Amino acid sequence: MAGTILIVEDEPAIAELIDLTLKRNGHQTICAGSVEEAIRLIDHALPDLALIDWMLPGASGIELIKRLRSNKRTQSMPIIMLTAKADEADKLAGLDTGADDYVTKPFSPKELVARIKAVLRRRAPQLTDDIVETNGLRVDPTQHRVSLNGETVHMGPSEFRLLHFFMTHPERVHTRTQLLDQVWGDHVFVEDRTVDVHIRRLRQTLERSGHDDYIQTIRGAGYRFSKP
Amino acid sequence: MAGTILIVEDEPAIAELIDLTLKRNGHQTICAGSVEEAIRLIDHALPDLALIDWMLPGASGIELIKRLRSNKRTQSMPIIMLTAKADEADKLAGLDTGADDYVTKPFSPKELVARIKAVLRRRAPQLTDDIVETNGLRVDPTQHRVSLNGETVHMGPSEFRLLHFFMTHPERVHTRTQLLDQVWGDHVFVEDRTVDVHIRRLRQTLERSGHDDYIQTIRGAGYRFSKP
DNA sequence: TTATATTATGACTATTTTGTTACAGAAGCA
DNA sequence: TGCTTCTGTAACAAAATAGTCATAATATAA
Repeated sequence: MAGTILIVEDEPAIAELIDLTLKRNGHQTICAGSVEEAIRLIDHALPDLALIDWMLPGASGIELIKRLRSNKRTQSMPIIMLTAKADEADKLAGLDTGADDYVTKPFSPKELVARIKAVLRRRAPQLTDDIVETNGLRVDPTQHRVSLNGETVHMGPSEFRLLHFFMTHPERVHTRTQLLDQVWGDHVFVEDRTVDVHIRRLRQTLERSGHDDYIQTIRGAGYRFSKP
Repeated sequence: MAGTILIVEDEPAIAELIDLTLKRNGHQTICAGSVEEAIRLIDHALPDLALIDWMLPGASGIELIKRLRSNKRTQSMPIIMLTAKADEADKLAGLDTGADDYVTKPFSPKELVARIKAVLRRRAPQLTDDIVETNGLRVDPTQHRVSLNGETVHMGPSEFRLLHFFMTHPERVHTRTQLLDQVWGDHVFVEDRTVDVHIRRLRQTLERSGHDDYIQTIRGAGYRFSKP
């Protein structure tokens, strides 16, 4: 399980506990002690998920979530709320505001990790380490390895990410711009047409086993990964 | 859910809030600070929906709506009023004038989005991503795929949009000009007769499953999608 | 039924979109 | 550093699609 996680928590002890837990589970972490710091960090680099404490000095966690949700760049960032209150009303308010899940303090590291995993699986399946397989075409994110009917093939990092994204989001059209955002990442400025070239390279690699026609051109719209 | 939305609001803070909210929901936006600017923008490119503030400097929002409703090109544009007053009388006046719905300030982004969605679903269903199916003929905008009794068929982008429009607006006659406006887009300069050709191509594609006679010629008027 | 208006159809060309290749610079690696 | 691999871009080729026209077919009204 990869992914950079932003921890927004003002109590250092708790922040550190979470930090250690996540690092042990293979995540990168960034820590912020306040909403302002969080915003600054996010502005600098978009994390793959944010863990936000409900009670924060100054603007509350809810405020932060609202703010993130109203900005295009951060609108789809997976968010988990941390709350000391087991109160149903608060929980609902949090989910209503746009959090993907919440964790009630005190929580076990195990629970936290499980919830993060669940949210990532739902919101950003390409960030999980799950092996994806479709009809002999197999992608193993952990080993960074692709195999066609058992035979390992090599491809460049971009092609790998592209294929992985396709396989974790099959059966729907992705415009070139969407692909750039999702696969190349936030903040990158490359030509739309570059996607075509990587599609070409990916197809070329998949040709050997005939999987190349899983990657379909939808004229005027983009590309789709789907059974031929 | 796609669609371009025009925001007519003189207070920059509110305008920006709305702008962000809509963008995060996948809409394109155009902003106008006054009625005059709004008219200019609309003249340039017809939005799919207009959000109009009740209180505007100079001519009021109501004036703008009246004006839009009395112009053939803009008369069917979905309109949502923004009003600070929860006053029933004003609300009724707004609806009476021709707004499709109204939102009272202060409003939550969630509410705004929900109302926009509702209005679009009612007034411009082809802008939603809902799957449409009629008797084995199925159009899935997300997948960008058409199937006849389960079997995927191919068609060009124009035919796809045409079919999608027909299926989201069945049982009524559309003139060639209306089809050009709705399917090809506002401001395009093509012959009316071009529609015939695309109708022909679409019918040809649907022939295989006999769905072609869902597309009916109404002599002297236009075309209609309806059960044979 | 005939004349007329309207639509259907097929063919053709222009335009748009995508595929493919080559290449130069960047980045990683030993 | 020198080598290899990878990337993005540009240029050209190929393919798909769009729009128009000419002509045939069809419906409608007189």
